[in-house]
Amino acid sequence: MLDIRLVRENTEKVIDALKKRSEDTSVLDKLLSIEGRRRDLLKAVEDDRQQRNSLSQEIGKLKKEGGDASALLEEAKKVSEDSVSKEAELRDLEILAKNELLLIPNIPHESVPVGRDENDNVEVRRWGNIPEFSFEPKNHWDIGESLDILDFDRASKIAGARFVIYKGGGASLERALINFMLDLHTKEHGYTEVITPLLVNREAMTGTGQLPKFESDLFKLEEGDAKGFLLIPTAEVPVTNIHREEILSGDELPIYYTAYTPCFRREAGSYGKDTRGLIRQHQFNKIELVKFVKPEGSYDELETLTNNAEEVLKRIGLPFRVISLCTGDMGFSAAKTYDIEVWFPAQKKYREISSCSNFESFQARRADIRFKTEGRKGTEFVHTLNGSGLAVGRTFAAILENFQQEDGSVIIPEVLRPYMGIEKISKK
RNA sequence: GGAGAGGUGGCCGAGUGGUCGAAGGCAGCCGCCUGCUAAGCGGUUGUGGGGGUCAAACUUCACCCAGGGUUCGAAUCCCUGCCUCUCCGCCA
Repeated sequence: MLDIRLVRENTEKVIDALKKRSEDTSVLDKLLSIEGRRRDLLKAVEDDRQQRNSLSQEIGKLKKEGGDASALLEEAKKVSEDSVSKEAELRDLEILAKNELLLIPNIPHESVPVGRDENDNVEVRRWGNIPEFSFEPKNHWDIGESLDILDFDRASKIAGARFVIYKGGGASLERALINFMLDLHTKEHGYTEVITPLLVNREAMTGTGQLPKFESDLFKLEEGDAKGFLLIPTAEVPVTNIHREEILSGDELPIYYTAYTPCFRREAGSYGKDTRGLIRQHQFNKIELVKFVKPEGSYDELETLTNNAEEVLKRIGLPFRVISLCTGDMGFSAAKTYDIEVWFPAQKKYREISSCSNFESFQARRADIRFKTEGRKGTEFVHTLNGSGLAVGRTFAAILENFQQEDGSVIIPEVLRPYMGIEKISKK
């Protein structure tokens, strides 16, 4: 959510931002007209209230002294009654203004490349050598099925399309990845591990920006007692909301959290895409990194957060590149986003494995997360950042493809061996 | 699932219709005093919005879990919801 004052006083900047995102600017006209009326009415209502308050005070005083207050009572009643409709209208306008404001995306940072879609994203750096194979590299789902460590068919019997069963060495590898990533982030990168609810309420989803605009991406529970719960599409939601409606003290910051959670996504509208394999599942595991920081250093924090995510790939030994998303391709709440893309040999291209963003105060304003600096009056909104560190399923897939051998086996990357106790997954 | 209790400022806690943004205590801050420590004394300390100002001062409105209602006036009365706690039952 943007600051309504910014929208009011710096409208051009907001229009510019919307245009860069290829978004319709008409929402803004609507918002501003509502906001204008809201402010006029606020003044009127407050004047009424002031008058009423002072009359009431006199009535109180008079009654205490045993005087006759009936004339004042009459007057006060009139003021009150006259104000009723204004108060109601004001309430409506406040809700309307808030609703409109919630639909406006964040303003991109000045360093973000301007562009229409993913073709205008800018590659920032690459790491690692793309592996060469003396044979035609296979897709990870073929590898996984032939090693009997992934089972898509039976999963679809249990749940449906876009679900998977990890089995044997597959389950072990998935678990190893989770533990390796968590250990790296907690022991070396300074994050505190949290385990959070996977079902959350609407307020939490609104706080991070999934609602109200992206309801169709989410799984919801709608029956009986469960009514109102939504399944998290990312740990960003519960973790960022840990400090919702809190005023942190300045010296608590920065706060770094990491969390392992399953994530649930409807993937409505992506029917043709990635129908096979682990890339696009309704349920997948992810390690998330979340930061709460002071505004001054938040872009440095984005760099280190991104580096922290890259480090996972470096240690495993998977080639990747980092791209800076352009204005048209960035998510709704983000001010700047780096995507990390890992190499998939069978598809011969880089695919997203992490997305690291600075939301500046956009989420903090929605979720009301502030901090107070000792000796300074008032409070400020924190800046929130998050990124995947990493998507576990996609990392799993990348390992199968990049470390596959001609005989169909898969070499386990060295850093994962202590977690698994084996060096290789082979056919039985 | 059954029975009860309760949600007030950073914390504890008083307040049941009227100068209450809220007593008192603790903690914090400023000052005084005390040759250290501790104690003592005086003052001060919430958040958000509007107006105002270069900025401040100042001013006004709202906020005692949330949302409605009654009333000239609500922390205080009524309704609904949410949450917490205790006991019993059930349960990984």
